[in-house]
Amino acid sequence: MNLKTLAEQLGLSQTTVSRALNGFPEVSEDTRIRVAEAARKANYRPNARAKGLATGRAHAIGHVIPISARHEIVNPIFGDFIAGAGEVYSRLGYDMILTIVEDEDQQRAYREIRSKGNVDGIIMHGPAENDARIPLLIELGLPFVVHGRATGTIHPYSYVDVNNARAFRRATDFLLDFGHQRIALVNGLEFMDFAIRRRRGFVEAMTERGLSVDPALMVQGEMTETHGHGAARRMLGMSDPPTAFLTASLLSAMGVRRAIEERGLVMGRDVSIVTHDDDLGYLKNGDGEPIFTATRSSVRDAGRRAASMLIDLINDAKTEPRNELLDAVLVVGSSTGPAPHRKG
Amino acid sequence: MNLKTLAEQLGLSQTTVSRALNGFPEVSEDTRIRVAEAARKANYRPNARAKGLATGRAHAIGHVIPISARHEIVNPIFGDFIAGAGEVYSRLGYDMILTIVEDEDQQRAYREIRSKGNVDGIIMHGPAENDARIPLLIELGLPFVVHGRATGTIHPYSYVDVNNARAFRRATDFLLDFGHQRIALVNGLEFMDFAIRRRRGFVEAMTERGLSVDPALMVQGEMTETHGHGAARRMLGMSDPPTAFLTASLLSAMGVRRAIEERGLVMGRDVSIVTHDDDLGYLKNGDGEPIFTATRSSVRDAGRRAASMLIDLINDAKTEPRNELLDAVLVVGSSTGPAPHRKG
DNA sequence: ACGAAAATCCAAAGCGCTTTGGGTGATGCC
DNA sequence: GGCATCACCCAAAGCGCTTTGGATTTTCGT
Repeated sequence: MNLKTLAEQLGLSQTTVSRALNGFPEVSEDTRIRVAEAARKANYRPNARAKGLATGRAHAIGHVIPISARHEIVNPIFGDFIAGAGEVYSRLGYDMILTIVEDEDQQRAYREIRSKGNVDGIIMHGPAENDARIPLLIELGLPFVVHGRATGTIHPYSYVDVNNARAFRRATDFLLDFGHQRIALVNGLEFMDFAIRRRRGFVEAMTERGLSVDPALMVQGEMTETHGHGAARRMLGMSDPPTAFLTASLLSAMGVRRAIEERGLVMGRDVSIVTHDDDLGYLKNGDGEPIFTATRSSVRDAGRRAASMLIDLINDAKTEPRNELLDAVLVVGSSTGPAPHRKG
Repeated sequence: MNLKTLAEQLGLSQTTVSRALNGFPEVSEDTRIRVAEAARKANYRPNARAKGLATGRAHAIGHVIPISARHEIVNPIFGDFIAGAGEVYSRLGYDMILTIVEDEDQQRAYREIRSKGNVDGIIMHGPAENDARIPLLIELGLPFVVHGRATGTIHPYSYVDVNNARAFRRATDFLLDFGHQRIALVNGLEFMDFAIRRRRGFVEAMTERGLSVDPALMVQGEMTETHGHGAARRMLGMSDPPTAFLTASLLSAMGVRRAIEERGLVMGRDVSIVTHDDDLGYLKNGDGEPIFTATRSSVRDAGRRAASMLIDLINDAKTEPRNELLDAVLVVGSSTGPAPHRKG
C-alpha cells in the first residue's frame, strides 16, 4: 500500500493525504479523520526510504563500532547503553543503525556513512586519547555525541560522560578514611579515556594525602574476571600486599574477590574492594543490598541521555555543543572495612 | 556529491556513470576507469536511500529486540551475536538496524518494519515456546532467520541454533560417568526455548540411567552470578546436597563456585560444575586452560552463520527454509572430578 | 450582495538513484 | 558497398514520498 493508491481510494490527491497524515493545517478536520481511518484500515505506513529521500531526514541514528575492539561491542557495557538509547529512539520513531567496522577503516567508514546519508547523526563509542574521529566528525558536519570524552581534543564537542576522575577520587578517599594506605588499582585499558581519568582520580587522591602510589600496585587490562583474579593474586603474594583494591568493573572485582578468598582471607575484613559499577541489567551488584562498595552510574541511563541529546542537536540545527557529566553515587556494600592493623 | 554532478563533471550521462560504477558490461573499460577514478577523487558514494528506492533493496537487516527483555538486549549474549553478524554485514555491505520495541507492540512493530521497507530481512531473537512472531513473519513474507528455535511451532522456518538438548545430555553423561548421582540444574528462564531444551537433555540423560531427577535440584532464573550463588547456597545447605551442578552460563557457574567456596568446599573435588559457555568475548572461561568444564559454543559464530544464512535467503528469492544446528564441544576444565565417596 | 480573505484541495516538480528502450558510429561479413 | 552486428552511450521514466505554487470554493464583514 502506498500513498498513491491510498489517495486514489479516497478520491483525494497525494498532497492532501500526505498533509492529512502529517498533521498540516491546510486540510479540514473531516477529511483528516477520513484519511486517518482509511490509512489505519489499509495498514498504510509511509515508505521510509522515499520519505527520507524527500525530506532529507533519515530518522535514524548511527552507532559505529570498531570490530576488533573487544573493548566495545563485545563489551558488556555496550548492550546496556544501546538499550537505553533504544528506548529513546523507539519513543521518538528513530531507527538505530549499527555499523561494525574494521579498525583501519574508521575514517573511510565515517565518510561513507556521511555520504550514504542514511543517518541523521552519530553516537561515537569508546573514545581514546586524542581520538582522531572527533575532528573528522566535526569536519564532516554530521551531528554527533560521544559516549565518554577524549582527553587531548581541542575542538569542543558534545558528550555524555560520567565524572570518572571524581568517582575514583571519592572511592580512594573512602578507603583512605578507613586507614588503608596500600591501595591497588586494577584499571581498564589505559588508552581508553575513562581509564585514564580514573587513574588520575586515584593518583590525585593518594598524593593529596601525601601518599605515593606504588607502580607495582597499578595494573591495566581487560575488565574480565580472570584479569582481576590474576592481578590480585600476584599482588596479594607480594611481601607488602595491598589492603584494598580499586577495580574498574564488577567482573574485575569478582576476580579480585576470588583471589582474596583463595588465600583464605575475608573480603571486607582483611582486604577491601571498591569497584566501579555500571549498573548493568544482567550483572547486578547484588539484588537490593549491594555486595561490593561501588561507585555506581547507570550506563543505560547514559545511553538514554546521549540519545536525546543527539536528537536535540539534530533538531536544533546549529547549536553549541552540549555536554552532560554524570556523577557516580557511592554505594556502600560489605566489601569494605577499616584497614587491618599492621602486623608488628 | 551526487550522480548528476559527477556525470556532468565527466561529460557523461548519469546512466553511463551509474553503469560504470556498478560493473555493467555496456561501458568501455576506458571510461569505467575514468569514472572510477573521478568517483574516488570526489569521494562519491551513492545515496543509500535513493538507491534503495530505485532498487527496492534496503541493503539492511533488521534485528528486533523486545525492550523489557532483560533476557535479550541487556543479555550479554546479544553483544557477541551482533558482533558476529556485524562482521558479515560489513563484509557484504549491509547495514544492521536495531529496533527496540515495547513488548506489547511486537506485532505492530513487525508490520511496521515490513511496510516501512527499510530492511530486506529480519533476525529474530529470543524465541519462546509457541512464539507468535514466527507465523507473523511468515505471513508478512519477510525473509527471516531465528536465533534459536521455538518449540511448538508447526510452520517450517529458518534458524541457527545450538543443539542444546544434546549438549546438556553430554554434560550430564559426563558427570554420571564420574559417578555423580545428585546433580543439580541451574537453568535459565524456562519460557525461553533454549532453557526448555537444556532441561530436556538433562532429564533424559538422568532417566536413561534410571535416575530420577529431584525437583528440588532444578531451578530456573536469570543467568546471573547472584542467582547462581543463591541457588547453590540453598542446595548445598540441604541434608542431601548435590555433588555436581549443571549451569546455564558462566556467570551462574561463577556464582555456584562462590557458594561452594563459601562452605569451605573445593570445586572439582568436593563439588563439580559443568556449565554452558557461550564463549563471549569479554567473559572467557579462563585464558588458554579452561577453568570450568563446559559445553562450549560460540555465540559470535552463531551470529555470523545466521547473518549469512539470511542474506542467502534474501538473494535466493524463494528457497526452502534452512537451518543449522551447531554442536557444542565439551571442554574439560578443573571444575569436575569423580563424585566424592558418600559418607557412611 | 459583493469583494476579500480564509479554507481546502490539487498538479507537478523534485529528492538521487536504477533501468528501459533506444540511438549512433564503428566493425564484420558476403 | 550495403546490411547486420556490436560496442558504447544517452534521455527519460519511475521508485514513493514531500512541498511549492496555485486553483477553487467558503466564509464573512460591511
